[in-house]
Amino acid sequence: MATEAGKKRLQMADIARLAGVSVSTVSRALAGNLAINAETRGRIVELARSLNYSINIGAQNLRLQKNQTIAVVVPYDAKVRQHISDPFFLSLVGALADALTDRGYDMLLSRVDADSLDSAAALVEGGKAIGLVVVGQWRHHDQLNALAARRLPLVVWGGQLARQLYCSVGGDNVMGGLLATRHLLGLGRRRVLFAGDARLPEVDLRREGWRQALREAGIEPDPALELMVPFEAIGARARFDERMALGVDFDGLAACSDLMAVQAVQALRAAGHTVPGDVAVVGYDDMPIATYTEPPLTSVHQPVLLAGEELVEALLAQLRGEAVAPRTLPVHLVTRASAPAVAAA
Amino acid sequence: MATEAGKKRLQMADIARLAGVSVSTVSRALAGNLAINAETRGRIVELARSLNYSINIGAQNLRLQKNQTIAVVVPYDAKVRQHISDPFFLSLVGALADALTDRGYDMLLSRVDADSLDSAAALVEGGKAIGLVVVGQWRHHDQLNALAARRLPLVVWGGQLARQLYCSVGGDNVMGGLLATRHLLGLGRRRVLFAGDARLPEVDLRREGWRQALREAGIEPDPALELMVPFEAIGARARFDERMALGVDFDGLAACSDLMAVQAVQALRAAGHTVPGDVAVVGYDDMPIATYTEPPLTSVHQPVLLAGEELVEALLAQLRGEAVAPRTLPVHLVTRASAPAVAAA
DNA sequence: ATGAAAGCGCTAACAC
DNA sequence: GTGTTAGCGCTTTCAT
Repeated sequence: MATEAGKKRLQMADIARLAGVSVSTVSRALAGNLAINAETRGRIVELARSLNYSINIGAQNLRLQKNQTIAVVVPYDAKVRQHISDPFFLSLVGALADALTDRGYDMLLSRVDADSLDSAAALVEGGKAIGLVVVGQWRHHDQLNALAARRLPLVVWGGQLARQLYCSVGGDNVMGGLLATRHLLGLGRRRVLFAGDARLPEVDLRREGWRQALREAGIEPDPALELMVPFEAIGARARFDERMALGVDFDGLAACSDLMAVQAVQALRAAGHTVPGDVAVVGYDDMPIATYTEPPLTSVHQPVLLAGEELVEALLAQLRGEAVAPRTLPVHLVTRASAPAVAAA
Repeated sequence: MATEAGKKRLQMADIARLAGVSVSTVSRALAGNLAINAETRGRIVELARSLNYSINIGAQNLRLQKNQTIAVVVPYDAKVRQHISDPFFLSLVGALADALTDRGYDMLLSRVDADSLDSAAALVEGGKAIGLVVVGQWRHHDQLNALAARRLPLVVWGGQLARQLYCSVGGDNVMGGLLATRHLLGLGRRRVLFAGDARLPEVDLRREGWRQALREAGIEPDPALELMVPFEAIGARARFDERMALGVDFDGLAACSDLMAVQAVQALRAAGHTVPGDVAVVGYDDMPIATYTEPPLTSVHQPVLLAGEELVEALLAQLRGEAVAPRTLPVHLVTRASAPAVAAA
């Protein structure tokens, strides 16, 4: 258990001395440089291995002007630690770890205060990382634009907006809202509540989908059916309870996350309503949890693994100097009991 | 969206030239060295800020022999990507990110192939990180000992074992198994199935708790009631289905994760049994999901946030040269409908 | 109060 | 083939 500092770390000079050669020879041997005599090379490599020597990456990077570290930034609202609890973002971080590791990059994970998002820039400008993946655009469109204006290699998970200087990768939010609402309308529901915080671009786009679906069905969207619900569970439940207290004048509900949908179900039941009988509910993200709830949730599936890959690819392309357009990933609806495939008889 | 390389990054020499002073003055000014004339200092700092200059951390670290990066390693089984999906480990990673950020450390997140765990050592030996947090000990006790033998600053999330050279921090697994089983016995259940892969140390310890509880109640543990169930969902469900097919000769079930418990519930119902009527079920971890399932799960709560803090503190203590003993964190039982507080009448 | 110079651990011309 | 030398961008004696 003890781990005192002990003798200082081995370096190339030590290996060189022990092998009776110069540092440059060691450097070359370790790099597999063919100019070095195979015998010498083998001896050096073997020596280094047996001594458990490993090259100092910091020094190597400095010399080579190279760096294989990507910073993944989770904006963090000082009040609500939402990023840390929402399963979707946690999975996305996992997917990013996979995608980066697969490609031989290191991932620096950091939480940054959303209000000083540009402190993330220091990670790149200070040379810790060569590029930035921001997990969620939240309400920071302008700050993200500012980052992009500083010409940082940057990708953001989120929706595509007007006047956007940065590269975004996100699910097809309009389509998601559309699919959810269309499905509810197909079930014969006519008054569909949209739940989510529309100040967030992704939510705003989903609401746009909700509106489109309603208009397709000849229904004019009713602002009274837009409910501002936060992503975080406690707040969401409270918001739903308030709304239910005003009367349940809707028969369908489209939520912006699965957690939110679950809170809605519980609030509805607490108010004496049935799901999907009185109100059919659709969630968002289609996390594993959607399978386990009662009733299981119909939900808009977002491709998390693909998202990780696409974010990384977009960033790497920028690093290669390519221009990268924002990208929207397909979503689809997964039907379960909370809003079944066919209306109950 | 384009982000071509453009002009190379600003460095101290540039600031020095622009300010008409030497690099050393800039270095001192930026470090807030009081030896520098307040006026000059202010001017330099201001210039640097306005030019968006930030110091090259790599070079600084090299010179200062300093490093503030901790590597968090998620062992990864090439076949089953369990780490990436299990909510408990994802939350733990989140908690670690918080704890490290709070203390001013950077977190390098990497997935490493479980079979070559010691490749993680390269992260420290190569100077990328100064210490290692391994998320889960899995079946790698010996490899972890080998890492510790290399005198790497190292902390592992997991149980405390015999002949353990590394520092571990973990939940009280014996107590967890004990509480779960005792609760089931208190409900009048007599045949309690233990579900989990006992090759994993944590699971093995929980099973020990299961045995203890049974013996307390004067019941001899029946090996036929130990079921080898993997953590990953699909495999778990299959394993439960197989077992149910052999007959449900038990009235209580203690699972090693909430996901596992949910799979058990579904398998039981598919086989025509009720929960908690025929079989009362207890989960493990008490993740948010436990609240949302039907029935909500009684579960052994593990303190995730505290876990993150303790892991980090243990590692930092090692880095300060202190000897650090393994640590076991308290767990407690949270009672919900899957194994209610009182037996149904 | 400021500058010159050496060096952190490594690599890559350029010599021989 | 291998050694010598000059940096990568920074900090810090040691002078002045």
